[in-house]
Amino acid sequence: MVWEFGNNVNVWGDARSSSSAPPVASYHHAMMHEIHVLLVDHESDGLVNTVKLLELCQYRVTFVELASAAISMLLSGKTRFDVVMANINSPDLHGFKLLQHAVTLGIPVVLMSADDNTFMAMRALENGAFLYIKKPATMEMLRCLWQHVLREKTRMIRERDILVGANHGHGPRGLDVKGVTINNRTVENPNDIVEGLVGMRNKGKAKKKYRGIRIGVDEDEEYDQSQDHMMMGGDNNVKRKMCTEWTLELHEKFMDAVEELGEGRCFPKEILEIMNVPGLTRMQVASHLQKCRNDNWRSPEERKAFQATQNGSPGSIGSQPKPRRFGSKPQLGRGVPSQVQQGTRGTQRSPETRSETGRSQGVGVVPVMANNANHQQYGTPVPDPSNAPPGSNSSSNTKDQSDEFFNFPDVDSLIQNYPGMQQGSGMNNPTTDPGTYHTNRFTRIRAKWGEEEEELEFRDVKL
DNA sequence: TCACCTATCT
DNA sequence: AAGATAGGTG
Repeated sequence: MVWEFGNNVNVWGDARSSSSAPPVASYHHAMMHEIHVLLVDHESDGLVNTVKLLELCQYRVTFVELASAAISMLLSGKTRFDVVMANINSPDLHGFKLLQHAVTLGIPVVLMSADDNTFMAMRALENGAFLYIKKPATMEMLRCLWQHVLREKTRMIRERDILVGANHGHGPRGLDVKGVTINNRTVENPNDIVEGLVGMRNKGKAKKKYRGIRIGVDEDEEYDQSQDHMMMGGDNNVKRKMCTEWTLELHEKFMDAVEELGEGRCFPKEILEIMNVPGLTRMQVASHLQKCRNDNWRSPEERKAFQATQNGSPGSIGSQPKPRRFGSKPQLGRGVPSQVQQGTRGTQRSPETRSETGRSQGVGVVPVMANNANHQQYGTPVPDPSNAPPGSNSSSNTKDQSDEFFNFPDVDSLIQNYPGMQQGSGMNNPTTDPGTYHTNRFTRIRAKWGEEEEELEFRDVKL
């Protein structure tokens, strides 16, 4: 049996409806209400009273009778708890097991018992409880429960910082809880445990990297955000920049993946898979891929060295985006260790391993207008059929191979002669721009034939 | 809906 | 300036 208390209480309600409510008090209430207490007790003695006191303190309370039930709730990860208050003498004898799980999850635990057992208290503290009390809990104790929650979280953050080390030069940032900076130190998501290569400042989206602390929590959304929410007192005026530092090491991993995939098959998702770096996201890989393709990325070491020598702005590095083919490889350019050269790696990933889920397009298909390089959005294609991902074989799209396509009079002259024909980009609006325009995956021709409009798609065209 | 891409933002 | 994000596209 699980009882929920205070779930639907809108702590802002009164304060907001009556304009006279002081904001400071409102914040206090909000802060308290964000703290979710898991109360575990099989003895009904004084239980109601404890619940009432907790509610008086504006905490959100969930109550279960047995420690085993509490463990299940914690491990399910469906609900976030900020603190556990448990009777150590649970009939299922799982009191210490509960303590263990809560500690692993980084949740502060108050253990209680009907009697004042010093030995038990010592064992509890040795096993990570922050308090052992004789029931019933007093108002004084409950009132300062939030401090223990906050302290525990701060401690976790400190440990995280030690793990991570320096903060990548982004400068110190304090945690602003409604204007209160805690300890004047960098506070970010306490669960932002960074593994290995990635120096992360996270947003609520990162996943696997939290496993060390968040056991049994599968998805991050609800959990992370609410956790943050509590820490921030529900305030979103805390500005945290989330950045992944692309260390040389990480970049090398990236480039290894790029090499493995080969020209025309470098897609963020694939690269991410091959890199296999916990916590790294596809978007981050995509962003880095863009930088590298444009030759706009330099390793931290190189940047530092440059700043040291040039004493100031490095000027313009890299190059402007230029036409390239879909899935193109970034350069193995400056600042990038070139021990990995093209073709030297044995493991070539089969094109068939590429995920086709939800992608019906001829990915990797070279956009081609025959003999007319100006019409190629992605530059000179690599006419290597073995490089072509699935779906790009010439028989994969019977529609495009229709008579209509092959009997089309003279595509080139059509383009050149049609007054509205112009080189466009993928951003052009295909519904309003007559002429040629180029999308990510293929080149289209849109022309007006009198009042009629025809659109042809050219796919799977080999040079 | 997902993934890719470019442009833009911070 | 690096890296995140927005928005268009298939």
